[in-house]
Amino acid sequence: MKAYLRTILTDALQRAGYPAPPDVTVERPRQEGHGDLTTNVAMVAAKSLGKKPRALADEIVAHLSADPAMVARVEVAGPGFINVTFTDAFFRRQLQELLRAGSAFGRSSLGNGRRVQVEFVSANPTGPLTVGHGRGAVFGDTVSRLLEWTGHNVEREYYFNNAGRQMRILGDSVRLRYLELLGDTIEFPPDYYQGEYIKDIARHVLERHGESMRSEPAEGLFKSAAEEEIFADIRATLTNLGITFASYYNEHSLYTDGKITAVVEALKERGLTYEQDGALWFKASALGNEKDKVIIKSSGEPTYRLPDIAYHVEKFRRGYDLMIDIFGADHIATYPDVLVALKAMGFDATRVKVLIHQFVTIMMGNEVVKMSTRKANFITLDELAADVGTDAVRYFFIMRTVSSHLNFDIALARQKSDENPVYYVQYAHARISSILRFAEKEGTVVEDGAGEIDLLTTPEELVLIRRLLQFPETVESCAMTHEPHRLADYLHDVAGTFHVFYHHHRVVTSDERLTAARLALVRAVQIVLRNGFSILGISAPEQM
RNA sequence: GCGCCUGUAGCUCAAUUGGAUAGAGUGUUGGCCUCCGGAGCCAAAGGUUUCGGGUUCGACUCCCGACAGGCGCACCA
Repeated sequence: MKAYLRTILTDALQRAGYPAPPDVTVERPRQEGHGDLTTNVAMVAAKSLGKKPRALADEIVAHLSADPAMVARVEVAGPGFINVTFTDAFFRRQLQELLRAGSAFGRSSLGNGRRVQVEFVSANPTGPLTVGHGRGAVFGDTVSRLLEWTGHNVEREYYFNNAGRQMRILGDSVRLRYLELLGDTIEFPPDYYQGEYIKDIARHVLERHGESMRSEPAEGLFKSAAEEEIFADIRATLTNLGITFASYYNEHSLYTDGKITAVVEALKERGLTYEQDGALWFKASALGNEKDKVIIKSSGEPTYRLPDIAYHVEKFRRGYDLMIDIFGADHIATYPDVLVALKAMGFDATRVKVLIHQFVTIMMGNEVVKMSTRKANFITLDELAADVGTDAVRYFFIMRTVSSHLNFDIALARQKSDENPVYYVQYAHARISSILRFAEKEGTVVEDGAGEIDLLTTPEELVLIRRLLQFPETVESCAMTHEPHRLADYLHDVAGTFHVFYHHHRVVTSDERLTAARLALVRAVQIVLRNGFSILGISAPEQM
C-alpha cells in the first residue's frame, strides 16, 4: 500500500517536472477521516521550490494517476497533506489474504535471516528471580519473539558468573544454616543471604550427606549445592513463563581459554591501560567516558568490567549481526566502558544494542508493596506468577514502555474482570470462539465464506478490517524499535474494535451468505489475536 | 555535585519516533441484556502535555535552562 503510493507519487512529480525531495514520509494518519495514508511531499518540497505547500499539493494531485480499483479518493488537507483513501474492495481483497495466511499472517522476512543474539536475565545464581528480573525476562523474550516473527535468526543467551565474592558468601550462608540444623549456635552475619531458601538448601544438604559435612569449607560442596539448586529453580521459573534459553554462558570459561588475558593485551597494546596503586586501570576517559576504571584489582582479580568486555569480544567472534543486551536501570553505569573498549579494539560497537528497563514497583491497589532483598522480604517472580497467572505477568510486564517505571498492581492483575486489560483482550478471543461454536451448532459452515466477503459493507466492519490489516506493519515496527508495548496496545485496540462490531451486528443470522461473510471476518479477528498473543507469549482461551 | 530515565485527564499510561482537533483504561455521571458470552457496548464530563526559552511550514516529541521523582556514580556484580 505504502510502496504503491510512493511509486505513483514519484511518477506524478516527474510528470509535473519536479525533483523527488528527500525525507518524504508516507504514513497512516492518526486521525480517522484523514484517509488511509497521508504524505507530506508537498510540505517538504515546497520550500526549495519556492511554492506554497497547498498549491504544490494541488499540482501534484493533478498529475497523479492512480488505479481506481485501488484508490478511492485523494484530497489535499490541512497545511498541505495529501490524504489518500483506498477502496473498500481493496481492503476486502487483503482480508482474503489474511485468511489464507492464517497462523502465518504477520510474519515477514524483514530480517533476512540475520543472526541476532539477545542476552537477558543473566542473574547470578544467588537466589530466586525477583519481580525486577521478571520485567527484563519477559521483555527480552518478547523482543526475541518479535525478531523471530520478522525473519531474524535469534539466539537467547543467559550469561552468569558462579565465581566471586557473592557466591562465596552464598556458600557460607548455606554452611552456617547447615550447622544451625546440626544444633550448633551460629552467628549469621547481616550481609549474608537471609532468605528461607538458604535454609531449604541446607536441609537438602543435611538429608543427602548427614553430618559428614560439619568441617567442609563453604567454597566446595555448599556452594555447588546452592548453585545447582538455585539454578534449577531459576530455570523452572523461566520455563513456567514460557522462556527458554539456547545457551547459558558461564563467565568462568573466559578465564580458562585465555579470552580475558587477550583483552588485557589488546588494551595494553593500544596504550589504554596504566598501573596505579597496584591495580590495572582502563583509560576510559581518553575515549570520552567520564572516568578511568579499574579492570584488575591490586589483588590480581579482574573486576566485572573485564570479563564483560571479553564476553562481548566472544559475541563478535561468533559473528552475530546484532547483539542485544538487556538489563535493569541499576546496571546503567556498566555498559559505556564495555562499548568504548570494544570500539577501541576495532569492533563495530554499533552492532551492540543496549536496552535498559526501568524499575518495577509492586502495588496492591493503591498501596506500594515495600521490598528489600537484604531482608529477603521480597516477592519472587514465582510467587507473583502463582498469584496472578503467567498471562497477566507477561502482559503487565510489557504493556508499558521499558523506559518508564512500571507499577505492577497485583490486585488489578488478580482480578478476573473488565478492569484487567489482559482479560479484556483475551475475552474478545473467547467470545469469538463462542460465536464459532454457536455457528457450528446451528449447522452453519464455518470454514468457508471468504467468497462472500463483498457483503461486508458497514462502517463497523470496514473499520475492523482495516485495523486487522495493520497487524503485519505493527509487528514489524515493534520488532525494529524493540518496543513490544505497542503490540499490546494494538491488540487492545483490535479487541475494542471487535466488540464495537459485535454490538452493532449479529454474526449468525438467517441470511446464510451474510453469515458466511461475517464468520470469515470473525475468524480473521481470531487469527490476528492469536498470532499477537503468541508473540506476547500469552494464551488464547477458547472460553474463560 | 555528575550521568542516565521519567514528568501528559483525579489515578495508571498511549501518542505511528517531528505531523493535522493529544488518545485509551480506570474512576465519576447517565443509558443499553426475552437476542451469537454484560468479563461487553453507547454517551457525557475531565488537558496551558511540570515551568521558561529556542530550533521550523509544524513540537508531547529535538536543543538549552529551571523544578520534581527514580536509578546509578567501587579495587561489589
